[in-house]
Amino acid sequence: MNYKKENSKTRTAIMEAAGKVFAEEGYPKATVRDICRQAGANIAAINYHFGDKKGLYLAVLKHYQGESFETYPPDLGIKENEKPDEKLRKYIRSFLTRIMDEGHPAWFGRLLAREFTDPTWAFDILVEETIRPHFNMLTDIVSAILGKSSKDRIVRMNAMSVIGQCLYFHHSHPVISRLYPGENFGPQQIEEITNHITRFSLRGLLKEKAK
Amino acid sequence: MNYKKENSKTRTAIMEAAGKVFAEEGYPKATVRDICRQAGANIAAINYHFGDKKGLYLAVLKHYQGESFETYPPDLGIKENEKPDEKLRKYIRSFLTRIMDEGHPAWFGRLLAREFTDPTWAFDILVEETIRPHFNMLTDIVSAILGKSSKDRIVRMNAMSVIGQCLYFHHSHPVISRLYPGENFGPQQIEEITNHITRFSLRGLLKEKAK
Amino acid sequence: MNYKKENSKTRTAIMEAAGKVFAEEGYPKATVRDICRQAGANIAAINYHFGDKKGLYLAVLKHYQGESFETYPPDLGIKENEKPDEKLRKYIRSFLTRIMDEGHPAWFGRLLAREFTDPTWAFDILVEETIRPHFNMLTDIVSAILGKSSKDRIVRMNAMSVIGQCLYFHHSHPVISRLYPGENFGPQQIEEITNHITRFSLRGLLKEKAK
Amino acid sequence: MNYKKENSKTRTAIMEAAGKVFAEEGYPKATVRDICRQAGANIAAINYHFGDKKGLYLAVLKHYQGESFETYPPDLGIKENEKPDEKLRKYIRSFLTRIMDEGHPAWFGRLLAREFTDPTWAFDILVEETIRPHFNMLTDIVSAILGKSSKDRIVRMNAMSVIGQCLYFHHSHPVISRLYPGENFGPQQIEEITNHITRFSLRGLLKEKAK
DNA sequence: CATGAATGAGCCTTCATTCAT
DNA sequence: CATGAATGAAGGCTCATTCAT
Repeated sequence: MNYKKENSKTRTAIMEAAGKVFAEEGYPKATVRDICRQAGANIAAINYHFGDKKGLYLAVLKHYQGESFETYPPDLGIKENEKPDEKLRKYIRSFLTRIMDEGHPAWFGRLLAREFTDPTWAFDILVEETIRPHFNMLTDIVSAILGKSSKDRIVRMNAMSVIGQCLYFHHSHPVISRLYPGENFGPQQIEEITNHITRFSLRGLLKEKAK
Repeated sequence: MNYKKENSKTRTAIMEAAGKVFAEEGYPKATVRDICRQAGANIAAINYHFGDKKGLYLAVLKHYQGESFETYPPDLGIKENEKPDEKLRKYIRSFLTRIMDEGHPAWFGRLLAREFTDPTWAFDILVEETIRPHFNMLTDIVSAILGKSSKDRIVRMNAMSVIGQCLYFHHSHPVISRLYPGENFGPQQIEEITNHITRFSLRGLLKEKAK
Repeated sequence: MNYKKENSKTRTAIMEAAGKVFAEEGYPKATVRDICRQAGANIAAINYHFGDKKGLYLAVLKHYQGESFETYPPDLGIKENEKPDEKLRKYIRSFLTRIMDEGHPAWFGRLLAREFTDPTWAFDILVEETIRPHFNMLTDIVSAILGKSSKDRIVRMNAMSVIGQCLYFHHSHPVISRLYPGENFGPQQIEEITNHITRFSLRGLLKEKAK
Repeated sequence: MNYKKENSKTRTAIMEAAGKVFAEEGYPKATVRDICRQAGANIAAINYHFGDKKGLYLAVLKHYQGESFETYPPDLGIKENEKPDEKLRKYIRSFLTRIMDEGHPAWFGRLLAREFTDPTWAFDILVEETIRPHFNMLTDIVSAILGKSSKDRIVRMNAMSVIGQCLYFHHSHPVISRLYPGENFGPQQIEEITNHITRFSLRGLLKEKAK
């Protein structure tokens, strides 16, 4: 199923619109009509370029997966001989940026977050091609800090504690804006949140090691 | 528009079925047909008893909100003069149980978790009537541990770090089962996870206090 | 999949319209929109009463299969102790009437004829429930005339020669009306055609026997 | 609207593919996309070479009509001074071969057979240019056997009895394979079927004459 | 209280066709 | 001659909702 060249104006417009709509509405609620309207394209274009709604979703995933990876590399600035502590900080910052940044293609984070609570048929692909490599990178860092094998169950749980915090600062957006109308953990606060999570986690991890 | 006839067998059956379906599928994906079929009721009964799908969702929320509160009180076993550390442990266990327990009415936790990433029009109600009191209770505990005012920004962030971990161990279910097919952080491991999160968080919190 | 009671006005109207349209256009070309319009019903009614287009086709088949059987019994007037020759004549008349009669539910014949050249998924059902019993009845008659077992290959071929003629006088309608504009082998000529086919076939059969 | 560029590779490929697809699926169900894909051609090529789907069908008909005539001449081997009986046998064999043979361009027979039960707008053309000459040839033979004018109504009916048998052995393929799974009146049995129909028909015809 | 029946809006998809290059 | 791109119409289906009894 090789759906045509990729140098079409309509095709690009559809993918961009689709990305936003999928992230905002979720795959099931998103409608191809809406996407095409926003892209200024005819409905049938979706069949021509992507086969069907599924194909479009897949194309969006594949494309922005890569782009997201390039824009926010999980090892951004991480040097091989760097201290694990600093590695962790950089990882967290990269992760937070990826999921909280606005603009293009930041909605990829939202889309991914949604797949966690409401997995679609595409979830397996996401796990293999995006989530697994990122998670492995984190477990390696945690493994170095704890001084235990990255296959150790305890390493996984600590890694999850780190990721859980990061994701929550994204997820909690709607609830925070209601609980504390003045407060704002928006994209601008990324640096602050990075510091908090890093400190919070390093203590938990180090102590665990010491135990 | 006051649908108060609460002494109907059909009504009860519908609410029970609706709870399960809404939690499993989410509000948008859930269909009234499915709910009625599972409840053994006629479709029109929803109109009669609840007005429409929205009314049904609201009724389910209002009803099980209270029931969930009773079944999993956030202060379960917490005594006034207990140490903050122990309070935190109990809070975490209660929280985890509420969102990971199976059976009735545990799906309320799942429903709530879903509203975090995919808020519907009912989210405001949930925030005010369920989330806020729970969150306040946690900030009080954290406030005591850190020795800072519960209105302090730093307290909020630490509280979020705690909740974030809890929620993630629930959300990550689908991804964990794919990343590590043998592994299982399911409902049965609640005690183990409680211990992990409590230890991890206490260290972070204590050190923060010491700083 | 028990689709509701059968005492609905709309349901009846749809089935009647569907029968005509399916026979005229064939299953693939027939549209549910067209059927509903002719029946004065809403499109969604088809989902309510029959599930989908397939279910409707099946319902039409099942219903009119029986009705056709009752209106045109293949053994109409055939008595047990009658001569095979006379049995054959009556069978042929019944067969011709069934597929050439106009009005309700004569289009069932057209529908059946269409399935021969363009079988749909429903063909297996038709073969088992309608075609096989009719064909068996004919092979029994032919078997008696030829004095051979009804399982004999030669019996089958002769039976097919009889049926082939009958069906063709129906199929050839469009071609006849073009080749010989004045001519007409329409429903009114059923008796004449019955006589022709019966005589033509009896000779072929008897001689075969004598051989 | 005269599309005469017949010296194109694409054009030839499309016509060949179209023939197969039209015969297999029928005109309405066949899609130009499918045809073009099988021909390895671009969709727009159909517009260029044939105007539209209708024009393509027409072109296919016109072209293979002639080719079919050459490959399976209805008077194959028939000599002028031959006995009518032998003429009939040869005609039947030729007819059967044309509609039951596999390979190229045998599907023209299938296409023709389909037009009988499901005439399209092209049926008039087929009647005039293909069916009429064939049918006239048969009525001449029958006329000779019966010793009556070929304009006689009785001649026509007998001719139809012959053709009806032939067509049915083709049409009945799907039903036979279901009624008698082991049995097979397929293309390989052409000779056997020829003999059967010829004998069966000659008896009917001769007796008719004698009457 | 409850139900069978009916409805209109909207969904995804597919088709033949045409445009611009 | 040929092609990639785009289009409008239509098809089957599903949904929440409402009516009449």
